[in-house]
Amino acid sequence: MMRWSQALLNTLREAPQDAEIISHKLMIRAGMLRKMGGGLYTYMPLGIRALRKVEAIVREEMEKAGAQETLFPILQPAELWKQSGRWETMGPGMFRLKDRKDAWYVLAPTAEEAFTALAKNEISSYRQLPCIIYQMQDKFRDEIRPRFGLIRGKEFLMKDAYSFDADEAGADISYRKMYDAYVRIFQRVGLQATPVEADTGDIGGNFSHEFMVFASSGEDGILNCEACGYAANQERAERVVAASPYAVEAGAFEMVATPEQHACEDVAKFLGVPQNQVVKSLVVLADQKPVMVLVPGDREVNLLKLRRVLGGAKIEEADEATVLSVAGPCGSIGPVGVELPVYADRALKEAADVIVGANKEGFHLRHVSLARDAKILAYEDLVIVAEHDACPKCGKPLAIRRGTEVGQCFKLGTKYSEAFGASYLDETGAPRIMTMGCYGIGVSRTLQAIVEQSNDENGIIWPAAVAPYQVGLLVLDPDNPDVVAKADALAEALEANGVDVFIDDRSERPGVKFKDADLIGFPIRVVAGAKGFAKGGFEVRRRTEKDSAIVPPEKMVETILSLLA
RNA sequence: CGGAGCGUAGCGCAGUCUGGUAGCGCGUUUGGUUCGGGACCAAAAGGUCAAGGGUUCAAAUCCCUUCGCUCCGACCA
Repeated sequence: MMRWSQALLNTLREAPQDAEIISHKLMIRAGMLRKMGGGLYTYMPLGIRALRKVEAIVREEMEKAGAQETLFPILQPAELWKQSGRWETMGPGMFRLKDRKDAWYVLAPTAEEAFTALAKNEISSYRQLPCIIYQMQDKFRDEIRPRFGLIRGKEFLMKDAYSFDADEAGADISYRKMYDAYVRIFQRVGLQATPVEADTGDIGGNFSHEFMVFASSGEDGILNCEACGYAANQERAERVVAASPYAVEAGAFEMVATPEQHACEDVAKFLGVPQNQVVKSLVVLADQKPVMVLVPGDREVNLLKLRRVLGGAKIEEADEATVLSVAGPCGSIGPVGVELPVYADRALKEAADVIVGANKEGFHLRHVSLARDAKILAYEDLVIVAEHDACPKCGKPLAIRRGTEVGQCFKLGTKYSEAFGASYLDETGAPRIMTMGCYGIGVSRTLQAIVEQSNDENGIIWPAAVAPYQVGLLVLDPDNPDVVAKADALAEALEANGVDVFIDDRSERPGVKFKDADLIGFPIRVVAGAKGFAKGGFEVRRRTEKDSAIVPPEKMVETILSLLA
């Protein structure tokens, strides 16, 4: 129970100018968050209560899934990160600092290294597997652009779990357990989160789901098929290629002058053909070696897909010298007559009568048949999937939606366990490397995502499970001893039944209290006022409803409990 | 990292072009009238005008530097 007259709580009529999205504005206006600096926020008493409730649900589901809680240092020795190689590969996104002896440390942005190093020391027998451990801890990332309050901060609360299994089959079971726990967690906190297939990114590994919350303010693109439910991150999404728009044969190719025309769009316009008639050729470095990629001129290359096709090779943009060595000094490269491996998008299979760069400044080749005139190593899915492309599962058109990632599951394989020598002895006494998985939930981000998804023009609408207080009790006549006595008695009774009550006992006019209660978003509003008591009791209203019901005092506990159930 | 914009009271802003005693609304304090969807009247507190340097008789205002914040971009022959 808390009384507003004693609470550190200031609501704002206007949102600070730097708040862009609705959830950020509301969290500030409702007095839950205050900004300390870019990407750094202070939780006010109301805000931390809501965060703790989300945390509690995450913990409960982790424990139910058999995961055990631990807590690692945030400040970690650089050696740990050098061992996995991420001291180098993490780049400037990781905070690094030195102690007085000039030894380097990092502020952990994630914790695969720390958990794997621990598992190496603590787990030595197959009898100890499987093992899932987790922690609830602040993480630090030097974001390029912190944004949207808790959505993308430099410091944020994350639940990170790591599974250790004897083999791939065991890892699959652990993955499934965590995946199922995530579904329950997001359900319980009142968030609609959709699991989508995702790329595994820098963290490594080979299989992954992201839990996305659809929101117009989302920073990620998700391709979604309404017909069959397929959903995938834009980086990962695949498509099926419908009937080829290309001719199947062509006469001999010829060189055509295209002065000053470099971009596919310009070349197509210049020659008066559709943009997809021009083939986009791109040279990149895969593990330092040049490779050419071909896609239709109206599409963009998905380098992550290329990476997968090339077995996980490190893909980099080609430097100028490499491009020169392929095509000489020119602005129109193409696959005809080059000596390097060429990969083409599936849409280009059998494509003929297309236009490609001539490897000669100011010229392109037309009437090219890729099969006849170029040496294509393989046709693979290599483009970034766009809206209206065909769903890989059912062929219906895909829609693109914005989303925010609140959780992710990865199968890590043995990437970290090998680096750290995390092995165990199997039944026969033979040493074997553990198979890992890792599972993260952005807890603070989840909190704000809930607000982003659940609000109206008057303020936040907290799901009861995570509301800072479940009941806002407005005492409209704080000078009337009878009203105050009834309100106090109700608050006591509710608290005794496990309901969190926030009493607005300020000497404010009723309108102010109504506005503030809506803004803060108590799931249930109870009004204690002389007017209501004259009609027979308290006035009870759900945040989502318009009208209140009069409920006599002796029925109140029962009524509230049933509303919360 | 590149581009743009902003920094004046706790919050939202005006004043800057054209240099001359620091302003408004909300919030806060006090008194009064009010009292069921952000009341009204009166009085008051609250500012190194982001910081440093320069020009000037005089700088929030002009010039230089630094810092902070926000937005946009990160893209291909």
